[in-house]
Amino acid sequence: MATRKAQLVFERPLATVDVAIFTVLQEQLHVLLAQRPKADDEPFPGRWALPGGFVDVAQDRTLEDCARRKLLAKTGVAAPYLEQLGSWGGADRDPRGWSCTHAYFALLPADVADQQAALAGERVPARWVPVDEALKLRLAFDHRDILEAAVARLRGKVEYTSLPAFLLPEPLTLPQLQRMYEIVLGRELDKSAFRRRMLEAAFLEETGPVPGAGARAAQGYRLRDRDAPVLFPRMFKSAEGMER
Amino acid sequence: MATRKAQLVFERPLATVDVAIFTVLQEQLHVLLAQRPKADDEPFPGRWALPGGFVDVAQDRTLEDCARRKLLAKTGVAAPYLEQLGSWGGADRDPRGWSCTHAYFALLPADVADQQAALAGERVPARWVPVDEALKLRLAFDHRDILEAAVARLRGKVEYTSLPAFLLPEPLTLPQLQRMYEIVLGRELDKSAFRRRMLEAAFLEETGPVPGAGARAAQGYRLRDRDAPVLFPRMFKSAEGMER
DNA sequence: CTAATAGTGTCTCTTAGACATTATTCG
DNA sequence: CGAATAATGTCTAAGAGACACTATTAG
Repeated sequence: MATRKAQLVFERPLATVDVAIFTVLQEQLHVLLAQRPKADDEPFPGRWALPGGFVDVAQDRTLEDCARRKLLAKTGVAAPYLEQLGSWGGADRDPRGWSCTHAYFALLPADVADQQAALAGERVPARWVPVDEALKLRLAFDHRDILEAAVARLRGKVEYTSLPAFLLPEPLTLPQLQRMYEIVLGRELDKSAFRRRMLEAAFLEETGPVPGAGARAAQGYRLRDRDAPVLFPRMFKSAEGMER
Repeated sequence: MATRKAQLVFERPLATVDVAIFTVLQEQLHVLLAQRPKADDEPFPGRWALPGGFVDVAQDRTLEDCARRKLLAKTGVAAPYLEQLGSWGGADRDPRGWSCTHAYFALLPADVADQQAALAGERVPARWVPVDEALKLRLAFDHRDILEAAVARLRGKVEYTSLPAFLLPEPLTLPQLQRMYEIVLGRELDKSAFRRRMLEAAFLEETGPVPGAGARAAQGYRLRDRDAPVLFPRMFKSAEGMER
């Protein structure tokens, strides 16, 4: 198995990156989908898919660079929360041949998600779709599997991390943050226990009062670390058997 | 960005799979390393590396198939615990060009790890190395990063899953299992709390008594599910800020 | 003042850790 | 029997959920 030989002998699979980009709009978790081109020589023409595309060896230094490039192109957002989800590779997932995709997932605050509207109609049609709907669509490639994995990972991690904070613009308030948790988890949480947990985790810094929706203004907070979530020592309630 | 064009325009990166294979020998966590061939046209000749190699498009149906194939070749074990770790891709990690590796991690009981001795000397030299030592070596490629990530993932998950059960042959006993936890975590655990936790998680089935090392025989157990670990609702002790 | 939302206090119940105690087997 | 290991019981303290209560502001 000499390597020079290997380089010649082994056919190289196609390499792509796909990103599941989430945000919360109208009290619902949404994912960004892009429509595949309709040309006949394209795989899955006209179908909806996760935004993504080929790794550009000439342009991307690393896989993560590639993911950030695609994210910027689709959403106009430069530095959202981005984490690797996994890779899917096989002979059957792309009609053009053996391919590997490197899947990422990203979280965006709703306000910058709106900026995406400005980019809409530029090149490829893209739209925000509620995840329940998206999972019912016949997505291109194996993107349904990937989206399922992304949603499972998100829901799982929300049980014991501060991830939902990345779904909000700063300054954020605790009532807003609790709402994000509830939307992603699909169940209500106790206010007192929630606040205790967030404040004890000490990942928030007070800014000023924020005159939110209600009568009384809420305390505003900023994240101490915009790059990584905090991990809590326990899960909410009893969530045994859930995905992580 | 027509796709047919893309297939022609974009150079395809190299695609490999690497596996961090762990076992516990002599009360220490070990990882299997393989020595790179010494030919001059090879990258990192003679260096130690995680076992792995090129994806074989002709032979492997999926990435996981590829990982299992490499595992079987190196260890003779067909169905150990195997999970995807992540992918590392970039222009600089392999001197032969832009490459992506799909990293997996596997857990083996010590008894089957011994079978590996039988395979030793066959083709490529391979040996079990304590992880602390392995992390001090100058490994090939970016395998040090990958190994660090694998160890962090293992240590992190051991805090709240039944993963260490995959490091033991069946039937296993609770004292043995506790030892596995302690070795991976590097700290001692309380016996009573440990047993309560394991038994309440209900992932074990009683077999018969096992006349272990000590005076009194211990109850033997078998895993209800050999494919996936169980998740506990909390971490051991306070392990805030640890990797997951 | 009242309605609405933000934020706090207190009680209870679960449960993990600590550690003492009992059980079983070998020599 | 006693040494060694396996297994259980009990106490305590921390912490989460439940829920009632107080605080602040708009109209």
